[in-house]
Amino acid sequence: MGRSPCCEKAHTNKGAWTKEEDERLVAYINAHGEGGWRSLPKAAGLQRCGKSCRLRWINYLRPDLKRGNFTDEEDDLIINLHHLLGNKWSLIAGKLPGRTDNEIKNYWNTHIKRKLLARGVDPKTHRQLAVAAAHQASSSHGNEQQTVVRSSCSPEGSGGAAHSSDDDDSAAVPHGSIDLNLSLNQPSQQPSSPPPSSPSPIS
DNA sequence: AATGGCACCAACCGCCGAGCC
DNA sequence: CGGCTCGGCGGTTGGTGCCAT
Repeated sequence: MGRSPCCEKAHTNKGAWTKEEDERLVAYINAHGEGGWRSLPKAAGLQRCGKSCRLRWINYLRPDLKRGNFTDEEDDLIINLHHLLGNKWSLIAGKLPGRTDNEIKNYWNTHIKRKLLARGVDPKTHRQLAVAAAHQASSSHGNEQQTVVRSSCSPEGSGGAAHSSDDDDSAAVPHGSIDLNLSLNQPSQQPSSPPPSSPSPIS
C-alpha cells in the first residue's frame, strides 16, 4: 500500500515492447550485465518500469532461452515437479534449462491442466477427480489412500501434494527433503548452461 | 463470408523476503 | 535493531490469432 511504486508511473510505456526497446535493453545488458533494474531504464534510455525491463529480459530476450514446443519429457517433468512443489514456478523452471517460470506457468494453465483433467486427474492435488470429489464430500478424515497419479515417469516415490489447501498435510512432502534430482539433461547444474537464476551471462 | 468463441502468449500488478544502511 | 530499497515470485489480465458455426 504505502509502498512506493517501482518507478514513476508517469512517462513510462506499457504494453507490448517495440523492436527498438528490445534492442536498447539487450545492448545495455550486454554492456553492463544484469541487475540494477531500478536504474536500468533511465540508464538505457528506456521509458519503462524497471520491473518491466527485467521481465522482458528474463522471459523473452535472454540468449539462453529455448522457446518453442515443450517435449513430452518436459511435460512429464513439469507434472512431477508440480506434484512435488506446487505452484513454485521458479523452482520448476530451474529444473528446465532454457525455460522460464512465466512460460511454464502459462503452459501449465493452458495445456497441462487440460491434459490432466482429460485423464481425470485434479491438476491441483494430482489425485483422481473421483477421489478428490469424494474427499471433498466427506472431508471428515484425510486418510484415504494417496491416489496420486503421475505421468509415465515417477522418480520421486514419496507422495503428497506439496501445496494442498484441502489436503491433509500429514502426508505432505517435507519440502526440505525433496529430492530434486529430477531434471532433463542436467544431472546437477552443468556450468555450460546456467540456470535461469544465474547471476549474469556476461560480466 | 462474417461473427462469435476459444486458446494462447506476453505483460502487468501487488506482495513478500533478503540485504543493506 | 529497525527501516528502507530492491529483486523476485505468483496470480491475473489484456491482446491477438485461429477455429467453428
